[in-house]
Amino acid sequence: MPELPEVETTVRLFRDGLTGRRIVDFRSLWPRQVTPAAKTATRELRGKTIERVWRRAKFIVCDLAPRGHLLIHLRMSGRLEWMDGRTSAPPHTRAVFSLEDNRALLFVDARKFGRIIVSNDLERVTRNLGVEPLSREFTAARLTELLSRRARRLKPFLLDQSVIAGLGNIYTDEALFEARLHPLSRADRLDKEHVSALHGAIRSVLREGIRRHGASIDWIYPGGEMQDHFRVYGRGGEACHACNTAIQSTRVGQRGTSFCPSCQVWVK
DNA sequence: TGGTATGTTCCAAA
DNA sequence: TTTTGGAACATACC
Repeated sequence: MPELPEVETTVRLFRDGLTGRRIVDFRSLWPRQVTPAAKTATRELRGKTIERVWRRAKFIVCDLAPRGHLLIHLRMSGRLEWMDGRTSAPPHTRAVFSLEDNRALLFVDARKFGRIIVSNDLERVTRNLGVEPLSREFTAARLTELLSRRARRLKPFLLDQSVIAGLGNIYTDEALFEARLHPLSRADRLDKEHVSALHGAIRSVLREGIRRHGASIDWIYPGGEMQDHFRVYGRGGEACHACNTAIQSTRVGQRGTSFCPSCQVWVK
């Protein structure tokens, strides 16, 4: 369940239960997901108190006291779950954070792509991430500057976390439809109106995702209603809500891509 | 059985 | 140097 709105939803769901709690133990059941080595991570986490839970791009960030940070990236199939004395760990549980109140936070991840990072240098971990699309710094002027520097196609441009941090395959396709821009359009050829539309579309689509508690497109993530409001994602062959043309489904940069060939302008 | 999946990284080639 | 394509990571669903 992992793009900006799903991660933000997760943060909001778990923030109250985690803030102010002390970590008494950490165990990884698939150590390759943990940086540094699980043994070191356990030593670093034990006894630390979670002071604040927030989001940076698609990372869940826990500020630790007296020092350090715990970052969790859900990648393709990760999710968090609570476990108390009465429940047992579900299938695909990959890590257990035991808390002082006899509760445990579980990291569940069928595909094992997720990452758990413990670090005293947050800046080093997040240094390559681009602008937060819902922050005040992400203005149309800033987007213009980012776009003008590169001769890339819009779809891979928007998916690049070092440019704008948080969009994934779903919200990229949705934003491009909202902006009426074809995914193969050249980034550096957009005019002012295009950029303005794209800027507004990115923000509105992400906000809608958060408002609807994210999207649930398969068995992995139960919550969320965004999937009932997709305009193009996963709707290949179905009618465009705006013009009735069949939504086209193709591949761009190894990613499934859906768009309306009639509504979305191909800027070459 | 094979194709596909909300992500990221590394490498080779253009 | 920039951009793109392919493979890899690993598992489950249809």
